[in-house]
Amino acid sequence: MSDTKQRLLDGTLTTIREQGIAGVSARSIAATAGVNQALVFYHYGSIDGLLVAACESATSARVSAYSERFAAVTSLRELLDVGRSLHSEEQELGNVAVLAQLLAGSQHDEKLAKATARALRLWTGQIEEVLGRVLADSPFADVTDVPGLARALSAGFIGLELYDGVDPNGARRALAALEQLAVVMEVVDESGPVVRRAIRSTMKRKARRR
Amino acid sequence: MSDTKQRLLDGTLTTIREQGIAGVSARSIAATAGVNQALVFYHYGSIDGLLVAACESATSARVSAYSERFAAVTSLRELLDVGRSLHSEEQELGNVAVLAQLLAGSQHDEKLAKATARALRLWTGQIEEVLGRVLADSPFADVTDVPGLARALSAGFIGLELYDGVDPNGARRALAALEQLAVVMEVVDESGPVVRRAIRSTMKRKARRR
DNA sequence: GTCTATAGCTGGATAGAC
DNA sequence: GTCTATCCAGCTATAGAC
Repeated sequence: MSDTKQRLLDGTLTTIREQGIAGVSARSIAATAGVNQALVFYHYGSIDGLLVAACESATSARVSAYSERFAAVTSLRELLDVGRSLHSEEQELGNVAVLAQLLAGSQHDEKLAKATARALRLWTGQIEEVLGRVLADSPFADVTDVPGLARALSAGFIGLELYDGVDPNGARRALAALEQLAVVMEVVDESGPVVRRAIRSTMKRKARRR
Repeated sequence: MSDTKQRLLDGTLTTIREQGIAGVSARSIAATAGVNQALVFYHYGSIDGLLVAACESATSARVSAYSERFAAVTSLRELLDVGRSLHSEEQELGNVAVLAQLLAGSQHDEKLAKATARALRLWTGQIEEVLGRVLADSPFADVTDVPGLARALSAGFIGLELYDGVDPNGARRALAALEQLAVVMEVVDESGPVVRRAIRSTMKRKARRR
């Protein structure tokens, strides 16, 4: 990967972070990257092509940075801890913000949509693997669609990031509330046989009613 | 409210829906509204001013459309039902998509940020009121920050809407997984004294450990 | 691979006729 | 209040020199 191509990739992410998807243009990116504007088209064909490449490059690096930490998780409690630090680290780096902007842009850009879908699948794939392992013999195992939950978590983080941009206090509070709920899950997860049996039977009754 | 001003408001929402925040311009909106481009500036001063006004007008109408339905809710189960239909109706109308795009644009636009924050507060205010009522004497009452949860729900719906744009099947699955979790909450909520006491004491133990 | 230059278009915003 | 006309900035994309 030549220096210029890499600078363009980095410049793209910085520009998205600092100006949002609406502030993206060949000129704004090139200026951030310290590179001639025409080189966007020489190297990536179009703005869209550059966005697609940047989306790809940004995600794969970050996801693989977490693979070992995810692999070491053996309980819901540990998963919560890793999730917490993942969230704060990625938020700090502005990666969630970038993903949110790319996702907003993807709503009306087919090619970009495919790229962000791939990027999100990298994240959800990781989460899915851990969740499946951790919930394997919990009371949630029967009633939880693990891939679905992984996707909900990813979408939730992105929504929270956007919310954070207009109401930081509210977002902090929302996150805290979710953690409380997660603790409830943890409690059920670690519950003894009495609680377990009670919950299981109520779930069955509900399933019949539906 | 003059006809032209209203047409501009409607045109703005349609344009955001169909072209995203990056596709918004005085010309694109005016074309959609069937109105002269210069009138954007005559009536609203700037694009930003129009976006702010549109954000306001779109939300207040929709929120008040739900106030009676929310007021009638008396249980978590009923709240889930209303939430489900709210989500599908607003999604159908494209209102969530508009809010998501406005929120993405708000990340780098202070005035718009204030407007969307107000809009979201209208939603969360409603949800908060109902949640507080419904969870009042559930086992969740002690451990749940209701305003925080209301914000998390709003952010979650927005995240899901964006996710839906790039992976509709994944989004459907994510929503289903969340509903399953909600059912678990419902079960705990309706649980008998044994389960209740077990959960409460474990929660306390956890609280001490932290 | 990188640069300059430029064509051709779309953008926000305003002036001034009606 | 609404329209035309227009300024000028910024945009994508390409041609062609180096």
